[in-house]
Amino acid sequence: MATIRDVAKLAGVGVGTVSRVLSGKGSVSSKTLLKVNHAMEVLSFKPNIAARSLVSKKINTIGIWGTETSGEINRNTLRKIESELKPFDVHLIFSDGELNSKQNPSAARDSFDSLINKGCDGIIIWGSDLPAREILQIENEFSDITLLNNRVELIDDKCFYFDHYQAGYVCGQYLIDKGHRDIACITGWFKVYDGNQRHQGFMNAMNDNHVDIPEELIFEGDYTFKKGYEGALDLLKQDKPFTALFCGNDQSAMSAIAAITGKGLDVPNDISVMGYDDMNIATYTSPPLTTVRIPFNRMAVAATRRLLNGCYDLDLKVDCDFPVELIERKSVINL
Amino acid sequence: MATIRDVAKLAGVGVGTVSRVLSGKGSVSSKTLLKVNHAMEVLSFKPNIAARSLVSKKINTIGIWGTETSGEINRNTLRKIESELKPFDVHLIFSDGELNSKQNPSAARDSFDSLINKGCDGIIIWGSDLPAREILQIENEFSDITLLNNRVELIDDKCFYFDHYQAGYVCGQYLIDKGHRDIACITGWFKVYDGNQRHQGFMNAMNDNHVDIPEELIFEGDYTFKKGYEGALDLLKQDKPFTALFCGNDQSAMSAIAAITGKGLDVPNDISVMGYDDMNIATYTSPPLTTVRIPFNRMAVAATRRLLNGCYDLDLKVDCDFPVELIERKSVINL
DNA sequence: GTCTAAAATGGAACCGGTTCCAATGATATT
DNA sequence: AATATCATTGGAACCGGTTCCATTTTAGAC
Repeated sequence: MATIRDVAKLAGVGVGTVSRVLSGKGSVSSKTLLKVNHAMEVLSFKPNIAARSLVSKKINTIGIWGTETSGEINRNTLRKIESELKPFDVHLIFSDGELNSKQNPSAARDSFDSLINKGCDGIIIWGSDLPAREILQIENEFSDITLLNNRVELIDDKCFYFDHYQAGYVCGQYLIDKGHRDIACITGWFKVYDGNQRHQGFMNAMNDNHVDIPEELIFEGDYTFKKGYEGALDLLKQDKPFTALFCGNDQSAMSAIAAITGKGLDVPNDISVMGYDDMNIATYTSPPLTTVRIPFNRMAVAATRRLLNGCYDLDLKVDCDFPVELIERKSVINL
Repeated sequence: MATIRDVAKLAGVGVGTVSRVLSGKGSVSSKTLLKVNHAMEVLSFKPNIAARSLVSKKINTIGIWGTETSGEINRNTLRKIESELKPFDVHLIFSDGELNSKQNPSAARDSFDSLINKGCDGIIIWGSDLPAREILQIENEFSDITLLNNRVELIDDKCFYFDHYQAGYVCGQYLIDKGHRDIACITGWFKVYDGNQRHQGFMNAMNDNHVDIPEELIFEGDYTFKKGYEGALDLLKQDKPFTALFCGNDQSAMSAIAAITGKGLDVPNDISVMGYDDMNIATYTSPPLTTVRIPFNRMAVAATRRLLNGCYDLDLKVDCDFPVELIERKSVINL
């Protein structure tokens, strides 16, 4: 591998000049520019990233951490984040919480520390798997973080979250507007910020419309296919008929539909089912899923830009408008 | 940030000694060890990755490239790869082909080069988006690569692929064993190694059993929900009734089922549908999907270990046994 | 107590960039 | 022609680790 000194020698200039050509900063005469570029070409010179990082104290890499880095929606969002980073030649590394964080908080912290040890310039923390206390501590000793889909007071400017309360409310109101009064739900994960919020929003919509949901018709899920399936079976076993089912996400809605159909009932004619997320597949389920679209991509872009601004002293525009959008398909009928 | 010299000074030793403690190589007396560890603790010393890389010529990062880094199955596999890397403190960076490679081959190559420029120690190329010629050239000037789910002669030892031909054959034979003779298919992407292979395997099973599939009942898909849906509608429009439908992957199978159901037909009673991949959701569709499980995780582990061995001079065991497994659920009936 | 081999240690040199300053050269001004 | 100003340039010093070698210390053998 050719070094900057090899280039300098071949071009008959000093290393400083080569460095100036490389960075485009400082002035270089057009004659020298030509010589240097030619020498770089001949030697097929590639600057050594490590040497550069050693001086600049930047490794041009940001990390992303959190259980929510799985699943289809999230994968799309990761891609979006990558494309935001690409113009600045910044790369993304993952450290995936999901495998361990739910069961094992110290492993979660370990996988987080592996990002810090790697020396990432900044970290996006996705979701609410780390307790606020710990996040604040991290923010303290390692300031360049942003939170995605989580909210921690005191560092609100670094948090990019969606109003899941309102979205939950919209879902509840929608089912009621459609004439449903006997309603069940398979919730998300209560321990998690957004699961909690959306359930509260939904329940408040019920309250405001004087609709009462009996305890037995609330099944605590965890967003997985498995729990959606089991949840639906459980709800059907209760002695409380219902005409609509609100699910914490599309995955559980889809598997709930499978369970309901498996029992010989029809969706939506016997039971309407509403999802939450709007995955790609939601258009192609049977029936196509009525759901709510969360602007994860917009949120992710905002979080990423905020982080880039912080890490690399940039001034990118950060758009913080995250509208809810209800997507009507065929899984909910008018009673 | 404390440096190794700060630690040395505080501990009253030379920098060489601190380095020896850090690496665990070379001999250090237990007394000195204690002093140094204490000093590192006090200063909360963290070695600078860039400085280390500058000397070692390793950045402890490997890249992964390819359109197939999307989707659910693949996300699981990525996770598996990460967990293989973690013990060696190696990180994974992505450069995602999908956004551009299908339409725009030069952008594909660009995103690949961004991995090389980053200075990855090695690269996993997933899928067959780059032409063999280009892969060979890359292998030549940047030797540490492995191929996942693709095969290129001349570097067969670096290729980890599955026998999609045989798996396709198994699928075909299975439908025939179940008594089906009027069979349609929505294929995968022919341009891609595995899509091609599996279709040929399937067709040869047909041939060997003297079953003829008319041209009109072969729809060329591309693995997406969209094409699965459209494909099923297209096949139903033809004037050729069929009792079974073989799909190139689970995604198209799922959306094909939605399309068939939408037309008032029943799966599996009117038409049996067979998938390929065994995604998580396949258990929870209605009906649950009969499909074939591809041992992507095993393949990925093998490819990763092979790469680690090459990059870091390790000697990990590479297991190259990739068995097919047919998963019988409810979407195919005995005629 | 002496000698020898092995263990332990300090520190200079190095990895390959960037930065900064002093020196040189070119152009404009009077 | 002399001087001021500014563009251009070379190269030493530096970033923070690792490596290697010369030197010192220790342990073991007699």
